[in-house]
Amino acid sequence: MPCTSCGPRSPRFGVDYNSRIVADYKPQAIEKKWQDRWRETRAFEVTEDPAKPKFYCLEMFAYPSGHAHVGHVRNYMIGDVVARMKRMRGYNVLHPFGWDAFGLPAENAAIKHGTHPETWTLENIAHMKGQLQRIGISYAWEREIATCLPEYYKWNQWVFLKMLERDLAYKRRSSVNWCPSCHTVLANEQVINGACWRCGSSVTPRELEQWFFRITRYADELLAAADASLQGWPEKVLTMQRNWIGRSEGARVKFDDIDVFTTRIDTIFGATFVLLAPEHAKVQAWSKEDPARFVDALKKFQGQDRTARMTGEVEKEGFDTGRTVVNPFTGQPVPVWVANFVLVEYGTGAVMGVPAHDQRDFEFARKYGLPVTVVVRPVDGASLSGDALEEATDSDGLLMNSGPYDGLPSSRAREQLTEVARSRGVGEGTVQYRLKDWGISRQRYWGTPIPVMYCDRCGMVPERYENLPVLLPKIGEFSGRGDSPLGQIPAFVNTTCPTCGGPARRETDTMDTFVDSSWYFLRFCDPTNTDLPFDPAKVAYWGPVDFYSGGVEHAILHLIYSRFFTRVCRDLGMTTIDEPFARLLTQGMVLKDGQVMSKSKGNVVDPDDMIQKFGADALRLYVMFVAPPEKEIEWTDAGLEGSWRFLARVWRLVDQLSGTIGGDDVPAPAGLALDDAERALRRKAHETIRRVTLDLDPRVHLNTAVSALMELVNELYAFTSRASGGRAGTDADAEVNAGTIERPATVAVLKEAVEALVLMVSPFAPHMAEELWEMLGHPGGIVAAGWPSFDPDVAKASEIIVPVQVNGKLRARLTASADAAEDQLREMAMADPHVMKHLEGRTIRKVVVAGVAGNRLVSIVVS
RNA sequence: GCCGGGGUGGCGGAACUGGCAGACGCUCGGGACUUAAAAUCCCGUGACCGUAAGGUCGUGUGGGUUCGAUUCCCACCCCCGGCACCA
Repeated sequence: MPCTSCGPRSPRFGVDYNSRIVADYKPQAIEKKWQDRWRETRAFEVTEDPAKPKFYCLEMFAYPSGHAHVGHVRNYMIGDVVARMKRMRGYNVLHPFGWDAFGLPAENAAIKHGTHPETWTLENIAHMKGQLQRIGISYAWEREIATCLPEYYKWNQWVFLKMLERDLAYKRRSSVNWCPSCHTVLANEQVINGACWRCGSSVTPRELEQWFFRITRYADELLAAADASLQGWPEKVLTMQRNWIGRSEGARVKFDDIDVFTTRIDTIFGATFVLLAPEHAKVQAWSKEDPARFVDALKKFQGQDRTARMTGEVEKEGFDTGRTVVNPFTGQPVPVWVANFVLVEYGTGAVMGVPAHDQRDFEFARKYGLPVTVVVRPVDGASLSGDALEEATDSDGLLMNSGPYDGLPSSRAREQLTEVARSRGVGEGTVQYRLKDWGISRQRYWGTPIPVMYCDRCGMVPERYENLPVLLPKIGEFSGRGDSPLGQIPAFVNTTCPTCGGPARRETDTMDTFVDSSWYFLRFCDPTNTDLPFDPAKVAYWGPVDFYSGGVEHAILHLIYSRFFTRVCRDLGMTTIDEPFARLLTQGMVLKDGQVMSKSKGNVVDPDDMIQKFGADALRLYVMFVAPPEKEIEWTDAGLEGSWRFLARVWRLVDQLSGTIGGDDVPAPAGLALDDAERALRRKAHETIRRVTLDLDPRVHLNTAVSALMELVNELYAFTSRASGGRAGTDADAEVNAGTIERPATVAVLKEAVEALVLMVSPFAPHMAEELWEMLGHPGGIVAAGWPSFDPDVAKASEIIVPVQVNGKLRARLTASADAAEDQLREMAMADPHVMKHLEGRTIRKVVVAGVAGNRLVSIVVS
């Protein structure tokens, strides 16, 4: 039967793939057709429309590394299902994409292959953009941004200057994490177990003048909001952020002129020594006065690998400084030691040693014979003797050996002792964070120039706003040697001071690329603005991002920086939102042969190869179906083929029925008299709409949504087979079978179910769905058709299966009316022969009819 | 050590608020169609006993609550992820 919209049917001919003959579902041609149409009609372009609810759907933008593999594109597929579904549900959907285009690999490629980082980057972008278009991701490409372009990084510089004005950006000399292989400084967030996050080299400390962003000013707020307003985030990510911010409440206490930080001031009567970090200022000073005692001992610690010291692999060691200080609570002098395990960068770089109640202090005291005093006893245990201690007891309890505070519970004691310390002027309550300010200086070329200069007369001078952007100069050669490539370009370095007109030298460091990605989602709201980073009104319309998805590896880097930047923008008066991402989904990786895909392992799956064989729709469907989006998946070709099979099944079904149900004169099934089979199919269709709708929104259970669609297709095959008195879907018989379906009610029910199916499949397999929708005689397209709705009454079953348990074991299944009364069910259960068998000779103790209408159960207890 | 998430067939995974465990798919097996194969369509596929009807066991382990537990509680084992001499 000819298709009503495209004329006579194309003859069936085989497409050879993997030496098989494919009947008539030919994804390649269809996909090309629709991708061209989407591009030509700018189908996914949007503008602010106050009349419609907005939905901002975003996937983490991509580093243009070259070729995207299936693991990379899974994320975009997930976002695309959400975006397409939301569009159909009537939302004004912003779904943009761009490129995190600055960064080290471009520079390394330039060094290795002699190309320019810009050339390398732009070529990669072009290729990857093509890949994404071939997958059919519905991006608003007019909004595409690349962070390496001056139109973008100008605004990094602009925000930097604003932050400078507000003392949120500052420069200081400090010991930083230096990666000897990448020739640059790393932020704390970029150091994993003492190694570079990118290349894995062991990081070494270095003293450098560095630019920092004062993220610590927002530590409290970032932490509080993680608890209060990020319900749409995975617990895993919130935990990681909480750990990273690392708030601990405690007190600073003066042991004479040494300030210690402690969270356990309740144990201060047991503080029998004080420990200083080797880098502590006091130790440095004493070392100068008394080299004999200090220098050799300190040298030993300096020689210890920083990585090993940080991970605790090095044995706890120390030495006596020969000095004593007075414990302000006991009034007793205690010795001051230097210890290699005390960190200068945390707290005050000095701690009180309480060996009875801290495992490290305990080990240290044992090793050097320092006294141990127990000052906390368990609430319900006998008091402990100091001599018999096998290990430190670090839990709370009741105070002992603590003078007037004996018997106080630890928590009360902490409050009281802190207050006493404050009133006596020997301490105060304080909060410490693990989070440190964000070091953003990088001694590399391919990044945003930091827009300041140094004038001999005026000192550090910010570049004027009207002179932005400070352009990144072109460099011809990349040697990879030298600390700061920009420093070797006199034309860049030498400039004029905007304040005094005298000679000045530009800052030659560039910004960490995480600056670029900390606000790009705001730029997408207004990507071509030449006056501001973005128009506040546009961000007010689109923000925050409603659905954000990306890899969990960004849980503390990008995702904490973005939260910080959003607050900075808020405090600059540019937006009113606090949190950038309302809902976060961290998608799982795609493994092949049990391992993460990587070029070096040779186990990458190129989406283009799969598209060539099975089409983009099958690829998308497979990746969505095989596991929940958060879980990692193991790639199998057989699974992809299964998804292809499902699409081909849908194709044949619609193709064969299009002549029967494609006409304009088919009535809606609502008012028609239906037979049992028709009613059952209609129920299945409505139930499927209900399930799929809820699985996609608000849940994002894409895999179970696909399962539900598969069930509906199975049901449709069984139905058409019965309705036509033969077998539908069989190639040879298809047209005949479809042609025999004539009963109007049957046609009406089929039309409703098949159309809903095509619409619901469309977020997963958009090309095929558009083609089928057109084939069914709807020239307006899927989005215009909208998401199908369901009638809860139709979705509800009229007859239900009621399981009957006897002593907890399933003994029978009753078929009953959905609204059967309890008594009725009880009687039916007792009358069932299988049940009666198990009741014989027993006494009935109890009969429970459980559940609500539509989901009942009878439970009988006998003895 | 602390924190978070998990443990369900041969495999990937379902199971909404305590109510039929194993949906859907993969794999494998059988049948229909075909001269034949492929494709397609249909059926079966947790283990054990049984010709069958049916029965017993079964969601990491051991207990508990309940008419009823993959789901709740207690104890433990294992796996994955994060943080980690942070005082």
